[in-house]
Amino acid sequence: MSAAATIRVILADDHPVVRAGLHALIDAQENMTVLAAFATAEEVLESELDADVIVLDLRFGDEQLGGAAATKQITERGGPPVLILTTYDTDADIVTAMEAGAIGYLLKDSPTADLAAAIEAAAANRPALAPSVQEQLMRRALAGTIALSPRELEVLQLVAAGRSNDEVAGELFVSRATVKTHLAHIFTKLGVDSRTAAVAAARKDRLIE
Amino acid sequence: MSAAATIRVILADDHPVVRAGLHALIDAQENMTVLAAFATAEEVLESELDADVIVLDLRFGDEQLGGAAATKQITERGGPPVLILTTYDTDADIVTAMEAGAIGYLLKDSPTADLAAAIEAAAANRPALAPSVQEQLMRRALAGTIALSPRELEVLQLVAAGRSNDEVAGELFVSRATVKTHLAHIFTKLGVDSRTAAVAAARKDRLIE
DNA sequence: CTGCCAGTCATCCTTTTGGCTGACCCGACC
DNA sequence: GGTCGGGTCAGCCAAAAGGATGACTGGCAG
Repeated sequence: MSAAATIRVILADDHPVVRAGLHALIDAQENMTVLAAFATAEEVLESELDADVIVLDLRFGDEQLGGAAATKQITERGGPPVLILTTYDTDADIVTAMEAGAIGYLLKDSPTADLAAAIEAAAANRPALAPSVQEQLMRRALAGTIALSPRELEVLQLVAAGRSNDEVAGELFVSRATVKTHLAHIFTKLGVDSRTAAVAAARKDRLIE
Repeated sequence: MSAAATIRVILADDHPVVRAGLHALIDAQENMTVLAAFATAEEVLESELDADVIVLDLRFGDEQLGGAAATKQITERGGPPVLILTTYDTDADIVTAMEAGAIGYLLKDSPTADLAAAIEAAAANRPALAPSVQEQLMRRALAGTIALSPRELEVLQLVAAGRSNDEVAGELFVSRATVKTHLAHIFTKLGVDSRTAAVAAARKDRLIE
């Protein structure tokens, strides 16, 4: 692979401070250059620039196209590898980013060196995960997959939003019996015995929020 | 006020990306210069530099001196005005920053112009609050202080941690009847009718977490 | 002094939740 | 074809939570 060539980067982040910081840090690298720095994911999709890697925030303002959705479109149209750079390391975020086809997942509090290394790796189509994210994936893989099923996660998120069993049932178009069954499974999986405890545990384990 | 003079800034943020971004943005301003950019609040306290304004993150890594504590020490020893720059706009964060004596409170997703204006204002010892923070203070002041009593907050935090009424009663050394009374008051104040909904509402209104 | 409010506690009653058990459908996997 | 797991549903019972009401204390403002 062309290790000596200059890596052309497109980045998008809705925080001006972060955008400027990334721009400055990448410019400071010998072998990298910033083609463009956008404030929204849409602009990345619209741009016809040919980059080696796209660095994308996961969460833009409400009503805005999310980083995951943008990643999906980029990879589907055969675009360059996408490196997600975000503040949060929740399970849900990581999973959605991975499912969307991101090659890497980095946290904004990463040291400069890690950032540069991750961009380099992503540009070469090699996975680049933040240490804490790797740790979390390991925990999930080793510690017997404390993962909830998609449906259970859906239920738990509504419960966390304060909905009652009946309300959850209505919103998911199932009977209250089903909701209770899901919750019972969630309880055993998380080792708790009440909805509030389940929400607290899931939040602690970064399964939701 | 010396409007024409160059404003000397010290900044501290544990995120390398944000640090670089602030540095770049401030350097781009005609009338500002960065004296130093630190990764911890301690370094700011130890530095003997004479700045016109200190831009400080509120939350540094665990085990680290927080921005609020640092602000308190700086103002107590008659240091320059402190402008807090952070990601979170929770009630608790804003209040602690204000109590510590910060002259301004800005969010990291502020546009560049707001950031520059805030630094200028803070350097001149004028308050500089982010629009969303102002809004929140207004809401609190006008909308009749939706604040819970200290005891109620204590109860709600335990509930949010997944405790049952009995467990809360045990941990607070009161009867379960008292816990239920507190919860009933919390429910009416927040306009909800279940513990999970109360937790969700409180989190949304930034009363807890 | 009086009233108000936070905090404490109790009792009674209704609703919600959680535990248990059993069942059906369907798609994936062996 | 059999099995297994996810998702769906039901009924029953016990426990927890929630609603309503009333009452006592101590501090603090008017």
